[in-house]
Parts: sequence; structure tokens; C-alpha cells
Amino acid sequence: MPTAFQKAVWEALSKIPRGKVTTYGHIARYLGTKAVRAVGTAVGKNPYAPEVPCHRVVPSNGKIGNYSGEGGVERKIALLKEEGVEVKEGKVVRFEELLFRYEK
DNA sequence: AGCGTGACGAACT
DNA sequence: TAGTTCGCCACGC
Repeated sequence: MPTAFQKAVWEALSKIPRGKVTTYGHIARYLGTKAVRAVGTAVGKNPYAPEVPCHRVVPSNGKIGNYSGEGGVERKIALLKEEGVEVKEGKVVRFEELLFRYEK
């Protein structure tokens, strides 16, 4: 049974447009919490992947971060590339340009 | 209620 | 610049 917090996180994920990425920090800010770790925990337990684009979430340093789904990080990178997000040497290329910013 | 863990972030050394 | 420390809080035990 998903908690209200997790549903909120997944809903935020679903707002990310194809070919873009966002960060855990942005999601946390959007949800009104300072605990990005809680967001990471919730995203990691996403049972709807890849229906919910959890692979479009990366750390604020522009790297890929982690992925609990099938194939791990490599799979995450493959999914991003298919959407037009370039990934080189474990990090997102032109990260700031591809960064999706939530509206308040 | 307390403790450890976690797909992180920012500050500090 | 890299590595460490602390903070954050949801969740399971």
C-alpha cells in the first residue's frame, strides 16, 4: 500500500516531460520538504517503473545516481538516451539545459 | 518511542 | 578538487 508521501512523489515524477530530467532536490522543494533522502527512498520504491519515469531523476551534481530497477544504472542510462538525453561517462550532458524546473 | 537505512544535498576539511 | 560529516525525514523493525 503506497503511502500518501510516495504517491505525491510519483505524481511529481509523472510531470517530467520526455527528454528532460530533474533532481531529487527539486522534487523535495516542490513537495515542500527539505528531506531529499525521503524523496529518494520513495522514488526507489516506485512499483510503477517505467510507467512512472523514475529514470528522469538524477542527483544535483548532474551524474546518474542510482537505480534499483532491472539493469541498474546502465538501464537507467539507456532509457534516458532513448529519450534524447545524452549521457557520457556516468553523467548527463548539458545537464542544466535538460533540467526540468517545477512551477510553484 | 528509538535505531538503522537510504535511487541525496550542502557545508566543511 | 576530493573525501568526510552532518542534516534531512519516511519507513520497517
